[in-house]
Parts: sequence; C-alpha cells; structure tokens
Amino acid sequence: MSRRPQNHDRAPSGETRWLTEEEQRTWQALAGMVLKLPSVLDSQLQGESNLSMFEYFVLSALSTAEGRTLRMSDLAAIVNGSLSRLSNVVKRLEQRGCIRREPDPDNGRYTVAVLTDSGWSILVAAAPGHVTAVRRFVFEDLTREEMAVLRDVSRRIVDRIDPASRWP
Amino acid sequence: MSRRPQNHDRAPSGETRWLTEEEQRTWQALAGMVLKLPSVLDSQLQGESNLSMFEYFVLSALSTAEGRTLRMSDLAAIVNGSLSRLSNVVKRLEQRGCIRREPDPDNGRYTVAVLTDSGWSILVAAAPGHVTAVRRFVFEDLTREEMAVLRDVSRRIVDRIDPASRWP
DNA sequence: AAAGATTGACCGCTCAATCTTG
DNA sequence: CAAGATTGAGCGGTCAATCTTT
Repeated sequence: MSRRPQNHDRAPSGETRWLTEEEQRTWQALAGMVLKLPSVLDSQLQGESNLSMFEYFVLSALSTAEGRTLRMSDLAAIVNGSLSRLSNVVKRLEQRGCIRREPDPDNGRYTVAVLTDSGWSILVAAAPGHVTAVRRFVFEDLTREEMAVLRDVSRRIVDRIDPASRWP
Repeated sequence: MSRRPQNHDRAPSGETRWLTEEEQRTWQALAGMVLKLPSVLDSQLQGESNLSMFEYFVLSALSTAEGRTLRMSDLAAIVNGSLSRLSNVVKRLEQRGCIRREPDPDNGRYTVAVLTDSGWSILVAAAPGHVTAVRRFVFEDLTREEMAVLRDVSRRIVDRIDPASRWP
C-alpha cells in the first residue's frame, strides 16, 4: 500500500499502527526467508533421502530421546507441529518401518512412538546431506553475534506465538 | 564467492561438518519460527479476511505497483513464490473478482495481473489486522540493532537460495 | 528453440469430528 | 467429562507436462 497515515503513538486497538520503512524492509526480507528456507531444505531432503523436513525432525527428535521413545504429544511440541499433523506423519513413517507405535504402559491414553533400527539407519543416511544444506544456507557466513541475535529473536517470536513451549 | 574453509558445497562425499552446540540451538529456534510464524499469520488472515498470507502478499504487491499492474513473472519474484503456484493462486483470486489477467500489450508472451477495485477494497479491509499481527509477533520488542541483523541475515540467506533454487 | 505461463494429478496439511482412556 | 490421539474430507502446493508467443 503506498500512502498511509503515520501515527506512531497509538495502540492497535484504536487506529492501526502501520509499519515504518525500516520495518517494511525487514518484513520483506524475513518473509522471503520464512517462505524459501523450508522449501529448499525440503527439496534437498526429498531428493536425497525421500524425507520431508518435518519427517526428518521427527526421526531426529526420537533419535536423541531416552530409549529412542517419546510420547506423541511431547514429540509434537518438540518438532513444532500439531498433534494431528504428527499423527498423520507418524502413520506414514510407521508404514515405511521407521517408527512403531504402542500404548504407553504407564498410562494407556498416551501413545509412544519408538524409532526402529531401520528408522535409525535412514536418519543416519540422511543427516550429512541435511546438515550440509543447513550449514550452507543458514550458517555459511554468520558471525557469532549475528547467530546470537537470530537465536534470541527467533525464540522470542516463537514464545509470543506459543507461550507453552520453551527450550534450554 | 567466499573462501571455502571446509567442504561447503559438497555432497556427503567428504567428512560432514556437524553443527556446533551453538548452531544447533540457533537452528532449533530458527526452525520453530520458520514453521510457526507463517501458520499463525495465515490463521489470522484466514479468520478475519478469508485470505492466505500468500494471497495477501499478491494483492499487496499489486497495490503498490504502477497502475496496480505487474507481469506474472515479476509478481512471482516479489512474493517469493514459483510461477506455477502464483498462477494457481491468481486464478482463484480472479474468480473471486480481486484480480484480472490480460496479455501484456507490449509483448504477448507475458501476462499481466491487475488489481481490481474490489481487490483493493478487500486488501484495505484486511491490512489493519494483518499489520497488527505482524507487529505483535515480529516487531513487538525488537531493537533497531536486532532489526538490522534480522534483515541482513534474512537477505543473505534468501540470496544464497535464490540463484539456483534447485540442487546440484 | 526458448521464455513465459498454465494445467492437472498427486501428495500432504488443516480442521473438525470422533474414538479411547482415565 | 477431559486429555490424548486418530481419522478423513477438503483444500492448496509441487512438479512435470503442455501450450503460446517470440
């Protein structure tokens, strides 16, 4: 939108506070990254390992968990996805033999997902290509200061969106 | 190009350079943002204006263009989407009366998309809610320094992805 | 032949409805 | 009833094949 009344001192409940020039340029750049980064990483994983990034995250999260096992709801939080999305994805990964599901012995209304040996192998085979792509597109030329800002800002944004989850 | 300290643009043939602790934590945070931000903004727009974020970007880009008109391929680049995705989306927006398409009079193999008055109205109605959401989730508490880093880093990542957009 | 654009089939995400266990 | 999980329909993105114009 070209011309806008500029009022910098009102809350959003009243008159809308539009973005400044600087904020617009930042949002343009951020939106580009947010749209393109998942797509290029997905494409790399799909091509080399027949996995989506989300599937990779699921396998990866399980691989570092105690007993390579996690409850579905905990797993969903870790991989930043909804429970129903996870359920659909895990069903496919189970059909491919990467994961098996069983009711939690401690409490029958939980389901735990367990990474199989076959799933582990697939993850191990996929990891180098994925990590190389992440390094190439994200970390290539970041300074430690930039990394710190990126991490901190990302965390704050995520926290504002979903106040439930938090990380070390 | 930059120097090559290690094995940057190599497939998993050599030794993989894994992520450091710091990089892992940064990537975890960034991945969360990249997955959740589009989804929450989409949800806001969908609920209030029956638009996806991508559709909003399309209308917004046209609204600031000369004559509210852009070639499809230029528009695709501006909104960070593929031409075929754009084509599908514009088709729907055209059916809803927000946009019309016509062949470029200067060169018949281009198609130009034009924002209609109705499309303009829909955009104007959607803008306050969207901008408020962007401000709330992204710019809420960013310092100017953080904003500068975020913008710069995002641009560099997009630039690294853009040229090829495909994989070797 | 090449560039711009479109199409449609396939696949996966979203959302609401539903099932199950405590 | 509430929490965890699942399901399926609908919708939208991706990708390859195709069409059109130069």
